[in-house]
Amino acid sequence: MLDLPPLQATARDDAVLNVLADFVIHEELKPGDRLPTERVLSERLKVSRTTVREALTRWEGLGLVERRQGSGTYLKAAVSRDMLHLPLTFASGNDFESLMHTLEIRRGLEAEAAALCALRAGPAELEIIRQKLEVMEEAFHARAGMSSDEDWDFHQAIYRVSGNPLFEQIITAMHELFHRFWEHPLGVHDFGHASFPYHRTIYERIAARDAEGARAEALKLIATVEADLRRGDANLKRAGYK
Amino acid sequence: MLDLPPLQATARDDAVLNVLADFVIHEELKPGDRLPTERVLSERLKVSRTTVREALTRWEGLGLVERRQGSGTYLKAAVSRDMLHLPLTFASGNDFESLMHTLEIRRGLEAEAAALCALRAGPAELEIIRQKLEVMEEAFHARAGMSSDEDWDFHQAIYRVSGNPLFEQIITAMHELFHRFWEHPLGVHDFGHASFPYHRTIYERIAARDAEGARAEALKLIATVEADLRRGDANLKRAGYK
DNA sequence: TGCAGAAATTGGTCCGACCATTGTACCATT
DNA sequence: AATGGTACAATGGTCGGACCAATTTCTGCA
Repeated sequence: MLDLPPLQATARDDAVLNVLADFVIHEELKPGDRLPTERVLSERLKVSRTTVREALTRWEGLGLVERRQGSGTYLKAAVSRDMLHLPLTFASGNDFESLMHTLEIRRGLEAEAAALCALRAGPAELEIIRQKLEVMEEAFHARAGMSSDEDWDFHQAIYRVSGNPLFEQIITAMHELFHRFWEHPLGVHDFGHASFPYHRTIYERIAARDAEGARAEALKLIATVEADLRRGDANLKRAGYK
Repeated sequence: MLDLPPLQATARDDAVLNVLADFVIHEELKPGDRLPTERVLSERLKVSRTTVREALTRWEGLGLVERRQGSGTYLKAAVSRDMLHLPLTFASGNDFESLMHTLEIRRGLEAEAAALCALRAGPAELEIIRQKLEVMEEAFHARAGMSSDEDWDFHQAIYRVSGNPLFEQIITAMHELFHRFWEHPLGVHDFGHASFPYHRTIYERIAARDAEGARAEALKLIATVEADLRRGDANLKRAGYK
């Protein structure tokens, strides 16, 4: 029994996107560049502007492109010929429970990224991480508290060095999605204070090529964040905000 | 400094989707149900059919809806008022390296899900997992090899019992995306044979409420899968297919 | 030279029409 | 009665042209 393809009769949208992807690659367009106007695309591809717009709407929904009225359509992410799309949509992210759920996902990914990092980091990569760590520690002592930006830089360095781009993509996407919460989640301003020492222990385990040790330290770090959040949530509830 | 919303002057698309979401919720439409035709929506909402179509194209891109020409538009997933969209798109998933990358993501998530499962599984949930395990083991002995379906059922049960719906959503989405590979990846037909015993050990750790033990066993399981894949890839390369 | 207003450009919306596919009711053949 | 074909209506897909709204660019005056 051969698995015959669905054979969609009309698939102009996809055709348009394929041609457009080829164009972007051929022209070596990078994020931020402007791509041809809808009217030009319509004329060149011999399809109606409606069809072009439907196709661009798809790309816009995937975050590949940004449309600015009166200005043009701009590339927002790198485009390649073999792109896989994984649209995730989940319900109600405005409550404490959802925040915990995303944190659990992050814990799994963070631990794995740290472990892989310990296996794959070369001297140069290790140096980058160490630098980010020191910048973060300096900021911590200067302000007597965790700094989100420097903290985030440190973690991103780990994702990058892990050798698997998916970690950075997924966690960054989640981070942006919950930006409002991660800023001052639940009103806890010294948020992440308890997590401070584990940044250095993670680095040390990575430097020692100890994958399981790095994984364990990463788990401890997220555990402290989780504890902080639970404390903040409890405070809110006690204050009668819920 | 208040973070004022972008406030796009023209955002009829979103407005349409909000109203449509309310409609779906109010009418209690479930996946598989058919929703009003584009022409009806256009008339009821007092917007052009073009706008309705752009809105539905967005939902289609998110996998919330499926459009069948000549038939209608059908709901494909649950819709709620507070939906968060996390569209991920990554390049080139047709090679061995990408398969490894997704497997690393899965390892992190699988381990975390198993650990949470050990903490949260009640007697009823534990019984469900045990049942899936036995079905899988039976299928294994009957066919003298791993069965993808029963194996998948077992893992899905763990995701569900973890109490965090994100695990099932993310891993299922990845599973569907890489369907062709997970079936007979790289032509290895006794794929996953080595992973068999770890299913039971994972269950035992969960039953014993041993979160870290469950995490460790899950890591071992994925490690065997990874080893199998590496072996298959090496075979392919030796055979000159690459 | 500098700047305000006009004009062109571009994405957003609307309308009406027609095409392609699907589902259904009806009819003829067996 | 069952089967298969056919016409018709419903529905999503595409088209062309028009106008609106935001932005950019050009122009001419001070």
